[in-house]
This record gives sequence, structure tokens and C-alpha cells, in this order.
Amino acid sequence: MEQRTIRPRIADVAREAGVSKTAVSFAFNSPDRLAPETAVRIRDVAEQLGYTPHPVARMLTQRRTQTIGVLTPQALSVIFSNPFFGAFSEGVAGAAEESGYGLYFISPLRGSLARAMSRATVDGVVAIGLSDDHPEVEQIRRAGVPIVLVDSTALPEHGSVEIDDVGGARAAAEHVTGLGHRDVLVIGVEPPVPSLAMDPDGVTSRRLRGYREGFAAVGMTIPDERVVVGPASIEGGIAALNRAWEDGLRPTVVLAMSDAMAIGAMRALRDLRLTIPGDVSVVGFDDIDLAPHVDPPLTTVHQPIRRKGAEAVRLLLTVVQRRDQANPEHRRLETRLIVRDSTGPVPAPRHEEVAGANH
Amino acid sequence: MEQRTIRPRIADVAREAGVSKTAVSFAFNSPDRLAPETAVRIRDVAEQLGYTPHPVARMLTQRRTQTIGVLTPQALSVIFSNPFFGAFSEGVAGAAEESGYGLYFISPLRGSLARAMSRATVDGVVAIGLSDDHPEVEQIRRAGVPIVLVDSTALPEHGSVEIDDVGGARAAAEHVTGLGHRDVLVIGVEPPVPSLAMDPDGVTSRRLRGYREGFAAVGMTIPDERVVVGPASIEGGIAALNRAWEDGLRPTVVLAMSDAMAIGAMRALRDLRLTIPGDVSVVGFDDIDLAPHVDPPLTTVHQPIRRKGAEAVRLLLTVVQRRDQANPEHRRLETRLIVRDSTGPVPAPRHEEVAGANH
DNA sequence: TATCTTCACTAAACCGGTTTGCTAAACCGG
DNA sequence: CCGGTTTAGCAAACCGGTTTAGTGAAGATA
Repeated sequence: MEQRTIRPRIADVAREAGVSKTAVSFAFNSPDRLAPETAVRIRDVAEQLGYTPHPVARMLTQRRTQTIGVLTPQALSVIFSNPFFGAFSEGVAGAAEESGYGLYFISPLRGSLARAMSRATVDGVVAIGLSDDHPEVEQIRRAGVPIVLVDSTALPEHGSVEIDDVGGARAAAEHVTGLGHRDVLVIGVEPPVPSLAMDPDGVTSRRLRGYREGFAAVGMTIPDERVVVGPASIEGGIAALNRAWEDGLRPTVVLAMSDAMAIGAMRALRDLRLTIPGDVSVVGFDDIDLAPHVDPPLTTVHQPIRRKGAEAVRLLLTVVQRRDQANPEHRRLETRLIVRDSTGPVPAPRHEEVAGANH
Repeated sequence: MEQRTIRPRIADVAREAGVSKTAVSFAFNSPDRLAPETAVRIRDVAEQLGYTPHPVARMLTQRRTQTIGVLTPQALSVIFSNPFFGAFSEGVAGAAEESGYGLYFISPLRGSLARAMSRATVDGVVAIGLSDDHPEVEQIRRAGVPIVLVDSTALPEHGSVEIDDVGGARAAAEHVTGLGHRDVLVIGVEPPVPSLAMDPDGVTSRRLRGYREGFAAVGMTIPDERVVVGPASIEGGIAALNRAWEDGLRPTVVLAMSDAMAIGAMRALRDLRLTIPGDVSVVGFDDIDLAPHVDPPLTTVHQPIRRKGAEAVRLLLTVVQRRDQANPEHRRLETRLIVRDSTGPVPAPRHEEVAGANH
């Protein structure tokens, strides 16, 4: 019946209080420029009218939005299915809130990240997993907003936060080779856009390099056929492991690049009537909160997820607030292997070994 | 050295292309009002200048932001520590993306949710767990933006999505009473703001009602001393259980109102050298993705988390897009008990029973 | 008493777009 | 060849605020 109440504008308050728009603006933003009683009166009128400054108009004149964006090259609905991202967001949100910034999530709009970016009203962006071979990276950068990259170092002119992927992965590999394992399956995370070749600077490549270094130390290589990728979720892990299994791979250890995938892999292995770590050992990556609580408690590479998010925001805010793009900071956080119960010594060769598999 | 490049404005494009601002605007928004070749020329110039319409200015004139907000009464950094919220966000994000809407997270700004709200540039809000006894709820509603409530029915003039909390909780209680349990500990989720009394319409109250109904069926009551609350996280569960234990409670079953808390409780119980479900049974609530994978697989009340988020967005968008506040829709989604391995028959009375505890 | 400040407030320009109302030229049928 | 319609594009108003550059009166200074 009654149409939505039109929100009062600054002019309404001005008229009602018998002052100019300027005075109303002052009453809110610099009350000291008004006689105290005038300021109070104006704010009373505003309160009573239910007036509140229109945030969009305010953004326009102040030329800033007090908002930072979190840019993800994949749909949020897939990103959020990885528990890692929840923890990362926790770090981002904590640092943003602390500085009074709002949080806006930017993900591809009708297939285009650049389009989503141009729609976004943010003062700066934390981009997670945006590799420099992303087809739209140039357009995104041309938007001219400050960017901090997480998990991709490729663009040195922007600040960045990364972790020691290679070191962490190597430690994982050394751990399992030390247990006698030689037959490995690597489960990697799918790059957001199917590039022609695998981005050599992406997380997957870096961690793979670490795994290979670890195996190289005992004179082993990890052939490409032993590497399978999928989305970083439980489902992705299940699918990846089953695919490998159907391809005839019979690893004694699975190195997964995300805990969610590791958990999925464990599920799939169990469904194949295998025990962990009796028949197959599994190592994850991330050390999400739940890693110690799954069955069995997951051996994994710990990374400081929350801190990664928080640091990224702090880096971003220094350039946003100082308008100072010069010599951006690159920060690398440490990783470390956490040995729990999903890894154990290589099992004695099984009788019913499948012909032709893994030598 | 070089200051940040000033982004080109519509007037720059107009001048460069030798047309009016109007023409440029048309070239982007209604190209059919221009001669085809003119439209193309203008867009070429724009492209070459790196022009992209200023999103804030556009919002101002179009009087809409193409963004929806997710309102949480607690800090995002605490909200995100509950895996439930990741899944919920997944649902929200999926539905929002599908309709071309951006996602903005609104959480208290310097202690005030209303302040955060007035800063937020959104066309509508999905409010999760906003009870009507929240001190700022009136101010928030006065902002006049469409709101859909999730997990709180208290404001019938807004659309809402809820679940059958009572039924789910009752089923959980019936399950454990059926196993012979009588000594219960309820672990509830802390309301966002410490109200004077417990909000009778909050999730915690509703689920507690369900538990009580289940126990009432076997002639038992759950006294208030058997109910302890805390933040809905693993840590919160650990703390809650330990607190109860120190208070001398020795339950044979723990009913937790969130899986995260249930997992925390299991951890704490193990650290007390108790087995699950041998010594103590545990039931969760939510059925997060990881619930089947923890040790032991968690018996819990399933709720359609993603769908809850998606439905809320869809409800919101119908009122946002139709500008139609009339007879808002209230949707209730089903819950169901999923029995896994964290519950079992009540154990035979232990020898070393602590004097004075639980009869 | 004349001039200089300070104080309290305002009119107008501006932020960067979109939209409305209009005009001049091209087109069209009779 | 003339009046009527369409087409292509423009000037100006507008969205809802903030900020700049004053203005007039009161108080301070010489």
C-alpha cells in the first residue's frame, strides 16, 4: 500500500532546521565549525527525521569508499567450499575491521573478473591466487586501485604476501621418503583458469617443485603421470584419488596440496577398503583448524593462514592510506611440517599387487 | 615519483571522441540510441584511454548498488571461525553471483552494527542471527533497506528463512534417550550480545526447547545448570566442556548446538582420557562437510546450510527487484538427525564415580 | 573611532556519472 | 515540394552529498 518511504536527504534536514546544507554537513563531519548548540540542534532534527548521510554520495565526494576488496579468480561458491578460505577471510576481516574498513568480495561477474572489478567500489584489493598469466590481469591492473597479491609473486610492482611453499612441500616429501615411501601420488589444486601451460609461478607448481626436491634427495623423480589436479575441496580430493586409482596408480603415499583434498583422498581410500596409514599414508597442506580432529589426525604442512590474510590487509592499507606505491613490500611467511597420524612406514608389499602398476 | 594516474572521466572520453558526455553514456548503456559507427568509435576511444565508468557515480544516479549485504551481529573474525558460516556464505555467494550481485559483509563497526549499516552501500541485507532484542535493531530497520532474516523469525514484516530447530533438536534428544542416556550436558551457542535474559526466540532457546521436549518424552527434565554456552567454534567447545567438567558435571552424553563445538567437546573429552562414544556420546548440530570425517564420525542434526543461504538471497532479491515489501515470505527448511559413530549406548556405571556428581 | 580578527554560517562549485527534454537534419509519403 | 516522423546527438538538470571561497556581525586591537 504505502510505497517505500523516501529516505530524507540533507536538504530536508537543512530546511527543517533552518540552516544551509553546509551546516548540516558540518554538524556531522566537523562539528567544531559550528556553534555547539547549533550542531546539537541540527543533529536532533536529523535524528528525528531519521536522516543518515547517503553512503554512496559520501563516497563520491570523499573519493574513497572505506572498503577493501577480496579478489578471487574463482566463483565464491567454490572458493568458500575450501575451509582454508574461511580461515583466510577470518584474518582479512579481523585486520579490516580493526581499521574500520568494510569487506567486499569480488569474484568473476558473468565470467569476467575485470568486469566484476570495474563494478567494485573499493579502495584497494587483496587478490588471492591471481597469477600473472590470468587473461584479464592487465585490465584489472589498469583499474588503478592498489593491489596486494597473496600466493602469487609474479607482479613485483605490487605488494605481496606468500608462504614458503617449496620448503613446506620439501619437508613433507622428506618426511615420507624417510618412512620408506617411493610410490607417490601428488594431488594438486586446479588453477582457476585453464591456462595453456601450468603457470610456473602458481602454488601448484611451487609445491610440486618442493615435493620433487624432497624426492630428488633420495634419487627419485616424480613423473608427471603421478600428478593429478582438481578443485580444492573434499569432493575434489575424492574425485582426484579415484581418477588416479582408475588409471592404475597404486601409491603408498598421497601428497595433497590442500587439507580438504587430503581429507577427500582419505575418504576415497577408505572406500577402497584401504587403511590409513597402514596401507597408504596421506599428507595435507594448510593445517586447517580441523586437521587435528579428522580420522586419522592429518599430517600436514602448516601455514599461518589467518596471519596471511591479516598481513595482506595491513600491507594494502599502508599503500591505500599513504597513496604510496613506491617499493612495495614482499613478505614471506614460514611453513612447517606437522606430523600427526596419517603417515606411517611404507607397508610390506602386498600379495595381490595389481599387474603393471607402479614400479 | 609519478603520482597515481588520474583515472579518465567521461568528459575526457567525450572531448577526445568529439561528442557529448551523453553520447559516451549512451555508448555504454544504450548503444542503440547512437549510430552504430559512432558507438563503436566512442568505445574505441574509451578503451584506448582506459576509461571505465566510475562505479560510485553510477550507483548514485542509478540509485542502486547491485550489491547485497550479509549482516552479522558479531565480528567477522569470530563468525568465520565457524565452518558453518563458510558453507552458508557459499550458498549466499552462489545465489548472489547468479543474479549478478556483489557481496558485502557487514559487521559491527567500532562496536556499532547500525553505524556499519549506514556505511554500507547495499540494495538489501541478509541478516543472520539478528534477534529482535538486539539493541540496534530499530536503527537498522530505519535504514529502510530490504532485509531478510535468517535464523530469527521475530520480525514478521521481513522475509525470513529458518530451519526446524525444535524438531531437529528433539530428534537428537530422542536418539540419545533411546540409547539410555539420562545425564546430559547441553552446549549452546552464545548470543551475539549479552542480553539481560536469553532471547526466547534465539536459536539457542529453540534448540534447547527441542532437547527438552525429547527428554520430557521419557519423563526427564534438563535443569539450567546442565546448559553451558560459548562461542560457536572448536575452541568454544573445548572451553565449554572443560568449564562444565570443573563444575563437577559428569554427563554421559553431550548435546552441542554446533558441530564445531561438538568437535571441541570431543577433543576436550579425549584429553580427559575418555572415549567416544564408549564413555561419553556426543551429538552436534549443522552437519558441516567435515562432520563425517572427524574422529569418530559425528552424529549430528543435518540442516541444509547452503540452501539456507541461497534461499535467503532469492527471497531478498524478489523484494529488492520488485520493490514489493508486501506480505513477506517465511520459509522453514527441514532438519534431520544423522546418526554416525559419536553416539552409543550409555556405559555401565563407572567404579570411580565422583562423589556428589550427577544422580 | 577605524581597522583587524575571529566566529558562525552560507552560496555555489564540484564529485562523475545518467536522464530528460529538445533540436536540427534526414527521411518519407502524398 | 511540403508537412510529419524518425534519427542522432546535445545541453542542462539531477543523484546527494562535501568543500571552497566568501560574507556579515561581533569582538579585539591600535
